Amino acid sequence: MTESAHTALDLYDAAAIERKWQARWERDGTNHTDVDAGVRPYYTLMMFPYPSAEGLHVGNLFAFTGNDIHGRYQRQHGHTVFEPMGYDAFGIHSENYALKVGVNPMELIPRNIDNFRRQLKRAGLMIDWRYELSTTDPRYYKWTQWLILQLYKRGLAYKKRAAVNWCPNDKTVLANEQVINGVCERCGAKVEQRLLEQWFFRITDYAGRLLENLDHLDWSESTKSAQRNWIGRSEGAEIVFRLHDYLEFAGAATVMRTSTSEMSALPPTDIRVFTTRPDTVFGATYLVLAPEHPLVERITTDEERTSVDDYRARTARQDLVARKVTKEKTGVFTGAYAMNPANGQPIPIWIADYVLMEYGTGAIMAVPGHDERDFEFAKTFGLPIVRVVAGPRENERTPLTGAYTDSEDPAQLVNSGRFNGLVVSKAKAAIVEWLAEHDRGRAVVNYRLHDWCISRQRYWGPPIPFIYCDKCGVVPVPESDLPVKLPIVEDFQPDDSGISPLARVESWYRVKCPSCGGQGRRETDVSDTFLDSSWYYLRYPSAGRDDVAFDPVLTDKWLPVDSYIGGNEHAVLHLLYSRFVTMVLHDAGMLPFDEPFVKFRAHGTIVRDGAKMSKSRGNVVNPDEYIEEWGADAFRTYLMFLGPYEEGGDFQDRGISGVRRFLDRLWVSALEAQRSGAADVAVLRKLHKTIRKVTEDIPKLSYNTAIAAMMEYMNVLRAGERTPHVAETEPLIQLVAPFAPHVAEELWERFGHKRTIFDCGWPSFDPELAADELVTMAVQVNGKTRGTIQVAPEATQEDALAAAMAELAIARFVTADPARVIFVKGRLLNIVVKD
RNA sequence: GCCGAAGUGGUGGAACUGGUAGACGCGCUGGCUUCAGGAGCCAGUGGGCGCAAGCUCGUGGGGGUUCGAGUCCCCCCUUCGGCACCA
Repeated sequence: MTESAHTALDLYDAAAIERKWQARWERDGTNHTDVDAGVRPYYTLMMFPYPSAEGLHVGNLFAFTGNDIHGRYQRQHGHTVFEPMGYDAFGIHSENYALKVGVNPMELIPRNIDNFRRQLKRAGLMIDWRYELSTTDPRYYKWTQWLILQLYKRGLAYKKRAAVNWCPNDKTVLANEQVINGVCERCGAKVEQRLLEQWFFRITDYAGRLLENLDHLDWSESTKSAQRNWIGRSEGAEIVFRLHDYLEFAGAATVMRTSTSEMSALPPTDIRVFTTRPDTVFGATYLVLAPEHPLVERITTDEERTSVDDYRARTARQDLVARKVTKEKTGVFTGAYAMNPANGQPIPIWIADYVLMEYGTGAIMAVPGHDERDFEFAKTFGLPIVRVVAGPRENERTPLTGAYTDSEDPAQLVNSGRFNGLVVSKAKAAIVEWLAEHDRGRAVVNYRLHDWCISRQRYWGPPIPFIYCDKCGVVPVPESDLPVKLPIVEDFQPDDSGISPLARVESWYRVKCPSCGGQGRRETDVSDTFLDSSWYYLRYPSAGRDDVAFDPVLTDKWLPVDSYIGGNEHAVLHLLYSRFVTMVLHDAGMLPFDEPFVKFRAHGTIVRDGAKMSKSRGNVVNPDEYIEEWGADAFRTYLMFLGPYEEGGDFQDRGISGVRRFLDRLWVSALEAQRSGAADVAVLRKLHKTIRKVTEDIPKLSYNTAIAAMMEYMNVLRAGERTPHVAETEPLIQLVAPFAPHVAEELWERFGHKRTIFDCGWPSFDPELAADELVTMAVQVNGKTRGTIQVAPEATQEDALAAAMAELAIARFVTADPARVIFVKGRLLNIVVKD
């Protein structure tokens, strides 16, 4: 090391360098994106954060840094990169915090945002701050409200009184996606069922398309799989069971061929059930309706009325936890009977809470012989169990000790009349066809996905833009009147009424009906935060435009998003809603594409010292402290080095020093680099291998191995305390730039460059230099490695064999003539000797 | 229960389409340098046996395919994530 490297001036002072370059970037507009004229647009997006009072979480920074590296790399490859940032600042999270500290979120949020912006700037992200947005800005939520109106126009937004998930703690409705194991995902309170008037989006209309498109998306497999599970497609059949007065028909061998007119002595009441096993219809020995099924009222007999009413009252009050935890079967008989359309047998109709009103038709045909839940129920209440499917070593009389649910090929039908002997797969189709001929069934596809409830009885969100008028009914707010501004409300504490705090602000909600001019009343619910985030990526290029939600020309140029990186916790919430909204706008002719994110990668999560970070554990990493101590460049690079990006990893305080040491050595190498003389060919070979490796790894998000490759090169560059050459050092600075942008800029400038390193291209590698001069081949005898040989990469089997036999250490294992030789060029030679 | 991901040194993690397991970093050991160091540099570092050359075992467990298996196939165990009375 030369003495000059020790002078104060030339110390690697990360803080000073980072301050200098952040100011420089701001002054020069280095991170500005020319959205109108920029060529080769590349839109790289990070999931915008919720600006919490605690400030930026290391997880946020992990996500953003990964995205930033990708963006900077694309820019070095000549793209005009757009890397915007915004804040998802509406919602219960912010509101609850505001309530806790007793400050209106309208005051609180801007403060949090200022803090976030400060922290984000310190991290050295390549963000064009001119396009920053916040979902709480009336200029943003004006268009969120506009979006609601677009869905309404297309019949995709509707209001209904429905049983919804009610969080008694947050005092609001939750979307299904926000209920985890029966508790509120936010506060953990047991979620209750409530009947409220709510606004819904008809996302179920898009279930099929949302599912099918997944096959063509370049997304993390785990995310696609989560969406598939969530959408939950089931193929099956709807089967009609006709209601009958059992007493009248008891004993009469009524079968399906009985004409409809003969059977309709009583008003025919069809009970439609959904099943994925239409092949088992002959084994349906009773029906079960969900307790809240609308037909229950009508079919219940006077004798059973009391017990049915009791049961319905009991299950209605039950919270979801109780329902899910105790899988014990309960239910009551309605007194009514239906006719099994396959065999004409009268079968009793029960109600039970194991049947869910929200799925299928809210009614099932129970086949206890072949469904575990039905079996359990039948056992509990002594209902008949009939075998209609038999396995390979069974027949129609083999007793059932439990439900036989196997439907794989040898399983075939028994006790099923003309369908006996058919394998299950064939029987399904045949029975559905037969039922369809008699108008008693049809093939249907069912989805688990529910419509999206967007109403929230809270304060901190965009008011849903409708007005209720006694004369005109529901009237959408005219688009020209948007935004419907959220008023400043002193008391925004929600209560148990199920009515939003906005309903207390009479001056706000009393308005003229836009249609008739009479007295009207605003909708007082606000919309779900997930609606805000379902379209923000469309807004960024047009942020600041007040005339449109998203400019068609800019949208065409920048969207869909080229690369989206975010957490998998949004696999079924944000990422599904965004796809839905994009599809709707596409169908409305407003977007030329119907998927918003061409490529999505779920990043991993960071734990610390093997444990999840949490305030109570006291192991939360505060980015500010680490940036203070090690510099943003070292912190960024360490975050990317601690594990595979898509898996996350373990943050260990000690680990960061290794990365900082690497940057220190880079610094010294660059300052010492010689201009005179020639570069070392062996070092250049390693350099070109490194360029190749880093160039390939960054697009794959294999950041940890890219950094490892650069460290490896550093070890070669400085081996034996040699003084590196400029030609050996300069390209390395370019490789490091996406990870450690400040120090790279500084060194780049010291190398005499005038423009930002990010506009000076990416080093290319010379394949010939990157290739090895000599390769080390493993030599095995009978599959055991006995030594290595150095040969030219293109050495033939004969060359390699000769070289191997020349090595005594190897040759001594070759005790006879080789029976076989396996040769993998440049890699391995295996001499097989028979003994 | 269903779906997805994953089990590799003391530790975080590498390993291309089956081809020298443990790259790179942390830690540790020894040495050099230093007034000093939570600094820098050099060397070593999977286990066992051996003075050594070397031998041998080794990627959660058990089988298998192969000249050759961390990687492929079958069975099992464990961890993490998602869904879950979804008919």
